[in-house]
Amino acid sequence: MKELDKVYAPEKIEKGIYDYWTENDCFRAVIDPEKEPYTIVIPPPNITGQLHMGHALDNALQDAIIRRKRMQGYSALWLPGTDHASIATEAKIVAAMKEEGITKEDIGREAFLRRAWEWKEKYAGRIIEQLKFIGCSCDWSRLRFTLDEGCSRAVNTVFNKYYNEGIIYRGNRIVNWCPDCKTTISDAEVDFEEQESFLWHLRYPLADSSGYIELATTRPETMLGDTAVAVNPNDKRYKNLIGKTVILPIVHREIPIVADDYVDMEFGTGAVKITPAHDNNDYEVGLRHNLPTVNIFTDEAQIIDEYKKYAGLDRYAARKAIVKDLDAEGALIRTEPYTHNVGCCYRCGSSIEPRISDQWFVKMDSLCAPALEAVADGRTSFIPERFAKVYNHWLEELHDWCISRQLWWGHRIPAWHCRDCGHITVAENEPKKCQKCGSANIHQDEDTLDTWFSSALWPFSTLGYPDDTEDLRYFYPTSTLVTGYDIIFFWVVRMMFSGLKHMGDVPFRTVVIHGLVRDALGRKMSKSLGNGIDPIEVVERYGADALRFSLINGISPGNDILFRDERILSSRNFNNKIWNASRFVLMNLPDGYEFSRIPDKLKIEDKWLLCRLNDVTKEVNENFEKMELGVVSQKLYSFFWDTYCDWYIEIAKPRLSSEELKKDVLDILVYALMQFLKLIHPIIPFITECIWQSVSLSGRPLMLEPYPRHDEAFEFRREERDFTMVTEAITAIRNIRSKMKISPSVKTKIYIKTDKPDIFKACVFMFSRLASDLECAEDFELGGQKLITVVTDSVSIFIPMSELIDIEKEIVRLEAEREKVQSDIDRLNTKLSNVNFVSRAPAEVVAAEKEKLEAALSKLSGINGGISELM
RNA sequence: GGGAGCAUAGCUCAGCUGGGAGAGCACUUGCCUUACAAGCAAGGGGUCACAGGUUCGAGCCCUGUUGUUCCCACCA
Repeated sequence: MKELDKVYAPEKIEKGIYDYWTENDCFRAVIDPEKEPYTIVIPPPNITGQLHMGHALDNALQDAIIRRKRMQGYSALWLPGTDHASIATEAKIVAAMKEEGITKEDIGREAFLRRAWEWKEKYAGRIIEQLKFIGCSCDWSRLRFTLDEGCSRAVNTVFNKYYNEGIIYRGNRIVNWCPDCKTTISDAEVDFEEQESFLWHLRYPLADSSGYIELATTRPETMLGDTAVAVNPNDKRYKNLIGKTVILPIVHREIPIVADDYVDMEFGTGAVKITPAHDNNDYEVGLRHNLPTVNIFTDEAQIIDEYKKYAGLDRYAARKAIVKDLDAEGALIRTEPYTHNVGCCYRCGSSIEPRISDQWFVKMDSLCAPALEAVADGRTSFIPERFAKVYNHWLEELHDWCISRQLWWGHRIPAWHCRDCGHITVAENEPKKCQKCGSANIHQDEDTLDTWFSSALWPFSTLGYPDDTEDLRYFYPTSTLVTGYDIIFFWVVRMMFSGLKHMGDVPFRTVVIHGLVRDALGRKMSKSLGNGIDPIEVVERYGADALRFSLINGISPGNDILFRDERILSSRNFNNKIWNASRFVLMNLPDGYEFSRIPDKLKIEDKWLLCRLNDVTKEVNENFEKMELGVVSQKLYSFFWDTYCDWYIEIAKPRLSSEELKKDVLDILVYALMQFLKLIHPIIPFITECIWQSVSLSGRPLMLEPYPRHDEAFEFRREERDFTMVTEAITAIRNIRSKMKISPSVKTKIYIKTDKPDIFKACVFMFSRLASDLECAEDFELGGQKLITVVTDSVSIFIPMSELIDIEKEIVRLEAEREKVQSDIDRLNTKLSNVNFVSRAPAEVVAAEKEKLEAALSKLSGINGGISELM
């Protein structure tokens, strides 16, 4: 038996424990037809950096879930991996190269990708180490990466399948363009940010010189690309202008005035300049009215060479210059301050420049409906349920998904362009020649795929898809996905329609949504605010168990949590408590002690403990199933600290000093400790495993022990209630002693008037610190003594304290007490004499109220007795 | 403009299918007691945002109001 160090030092035990699990091959999931599978695929962390608090929460939850399932005997697979995170990683590498003074164009695609893979080796490795550091029980033999060979094959297969079905198509359309990342991004990747700017009111002259039309814009520079002015068809002010033309200032191009419902008559002047090439809404208007598109920007959002005067100016410089020229031409009426939302790149923050270009798209209509149905009919459910609304909302609104990115780090699009005939050949593997003209003069599309295209396949690409592997057949569909609400529309939605489309079944049965980890002030942790708390530092200081417990204890599904110091301290203190209580039990064990079974003869306090332990076991299991891990940890916390330590261990001490009584009480202490360690192991795996190795002689790891279940044999309901009378009596005595300022060293005689004296007689030793002598009976002749009286729901307690009592004060105290009890009695009487209550409330509620009344009545008579003794 | 969450002790939050409110931290008092002062014992502290309604009974269900946070949409 290994002894526990006197001081709980998590940093000394955790590494060794993780190695112990690895050496014993505890993490590997084995396909076993006899067992039921339970699968979780990790939301693969990006390789852009290191583990943050959000990951710590996400993975602490997954680990707790999978550890319990493993202990319950499932073939439990937690499949780990990392995400190449195309745009985010590429941006990081480009930034790092900038430090060296080089650009990706300088070194070329191939050399860039070599760098990227080096980056991946370094950062993916670090993330994995950090997952191990916090105790994650992933099956590392199945580790995957979104850009590994298998996942890439899955991507190509899916791309081809979509393409052949016409779901993937190439189109020339308006897309979100980030001029800094120099790539398109999807709608989901655009963040809107409120910015203070101006509204410029302009005046475009009518071509027939009959006047002007006035309009307002936030982007005057785009006027170079205007191809119309639009008004609302119902707008009386402009009715006679529809169909006329205006002369665009500066460029002096003649453009039409069109009527379109999109225009809001109330806003501005009710007339809008239309720039189909640089605005999403204008693009739609342009389509409806067959307007030409005029591009004015380069890739970097600088004015193109055609506009000599402005060529090479970026959008903001061009804006200044053009406003000045508009003013000079008399086209600028006025400028007013204006606050509006601007679409920004979610990665680099630059303003998005909508632009028209050739891109690849996924047509969403046929994919959305099955994904909506799967949640509507319950094949996949959300916890908490309300997040299904977020999910539905997204699927109902989805536009076609632009999947091509002008980046190098990612899955290159499996399409080859023919230089001779222009045909595009889409294939899973590189073709030798053009499918159409047979020319060998072909080259692969330069673009890569949106990073979410591969993540969408994660639940099955990681299990072997497109091959029909054993893993895929056994572990798919996965059981549970655990992720934050901020990622439902990026990822959950896409995995759902992909799984349904390519596997014919949902990717997971349950989606567990958790909140965000915020700082102590409730702010989102972010690099720019510098308010992030590094989970690794927390582990180094307080241990992984303390980190995990503080992330789980008391949280409720879907709600954000504030990470504050007191949280982590309270968790660390709890672990310390477990450590010391275990140490206490261990130091009492005789050499060679081994737990075999619970003693046959149980004392009342033993049954009380076992009954409560059994209750907790039930509650823990129920709440685990509901994914209420915050409740699980709270129940275990209070069982261990209040019930096991503060009551049972204290009560056990006298028995431990008796050679005769020691064996039985030790068995109970050890049994309850072992059950507790098993119950809480999924949440705090290191400390529990460490203690287990000292308590258990089985030689097996705790993490593979069977998880405790509720057991009818421990339903000691009567003893549980009876013993509660004793603990209540003890608390009442301590309370009055404290109130009366009786020194802890003073012991007194105590009388307990109870209708169950035998129970108290069996518990006399528990009063030894308080009582010099304890008498228990159904009634007493106390004639003439000066007594302090205390009553509980079930007993009256009398303490003779002649020299300490101020009789007058004591009578006042008791009378106040009596008043309180009397008002309870009145309330209960009113309730119980209410015919409606008695007839309509459930029988057990009525019975409970009657019991309360009885307790109150007995209290009252106790108080009256006490008062009359003093008179 | 649409949707969602939250509002409970000084602070941060739990609170189940409706049956007289809990935790952690903080606070007060007393304790080095057979592990643990990172501890033990006892205690104080709440008009459950507001107004209606349903019900024998509402922190919980319904309607509305206020405050607050977030998501979506993106009217130039």
